[in-house]
Amino acid sequence: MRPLFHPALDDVRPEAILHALSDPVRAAIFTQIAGMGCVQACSAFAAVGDRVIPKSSLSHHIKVLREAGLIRCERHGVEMRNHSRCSEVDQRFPGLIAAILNAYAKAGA
Amino acid sequence: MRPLFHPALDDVRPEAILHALSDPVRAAIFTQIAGMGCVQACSAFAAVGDRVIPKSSLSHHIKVLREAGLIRCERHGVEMRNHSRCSEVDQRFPGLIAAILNAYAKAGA
DNA sequence: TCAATAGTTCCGATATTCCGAACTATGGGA
DNA sequence: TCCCATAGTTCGGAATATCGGAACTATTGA
Repeated sequence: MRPLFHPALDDVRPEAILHALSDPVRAAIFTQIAGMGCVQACSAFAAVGDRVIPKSSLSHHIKVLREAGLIRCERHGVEMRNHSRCSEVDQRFPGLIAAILNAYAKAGA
Repeated sequence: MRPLFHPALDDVRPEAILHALSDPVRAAIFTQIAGMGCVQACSAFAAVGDRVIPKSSLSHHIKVLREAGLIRCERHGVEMRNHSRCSEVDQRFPGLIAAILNAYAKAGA
């Protein structure tokens, strides 16, 4: 299986990050990956709130987050493990992710 | 002419802000409205960088920014004046707009 | 009233998103 | 080794959103 594409930190674009997190479902997924601290398999997001997310849509959402540079995905056996790249991205765009996650938390995403 | 819709501060949604600013053209327009401090007519954005923006597209972009709660638009005579709502939005989502504009500035939007 | 300026609306072409169905990759038995 | 179950990806078509030219509306000044 070909390795998944992850942008280098210098290639991460603000518009990609904003686009990725402008979808409440993706924002919720990313909040969980970033906030839990621990690595999450995609199957952990089969539902967001009470909304069921089809596998194909979920796969697409994870891909958008990955290509935006927000998460890193590695296959471990049969499952994919998703790590946040928060600390990297925060170096390049200080405060950006925190402000976005705070905004969603306050608005009650 | 019917008055333009502006969301109340409490109705401003993070996803709308991120979506509005995930387009580099809109981000550039908003940077100019927010950063110049002074009010700008739409015609000030007939071009962004060296890219010409058609009037209809420009009108659409301004509408997206307005409906996201980022700007306030008022007709003054024959032209429309666009004010930023930065300070309001910053009360509701502290640091969000600053972090986004900093990110674009750093990436060289 | 007419012309000029500033924006808006309409609408067709293009691009994106969504999701079910089929497919691929990996690991664990028997 | 072969088969099955699990986890995720890809394909493809329907629904939706975006872009921009042309026509339209609103306002001011002559």
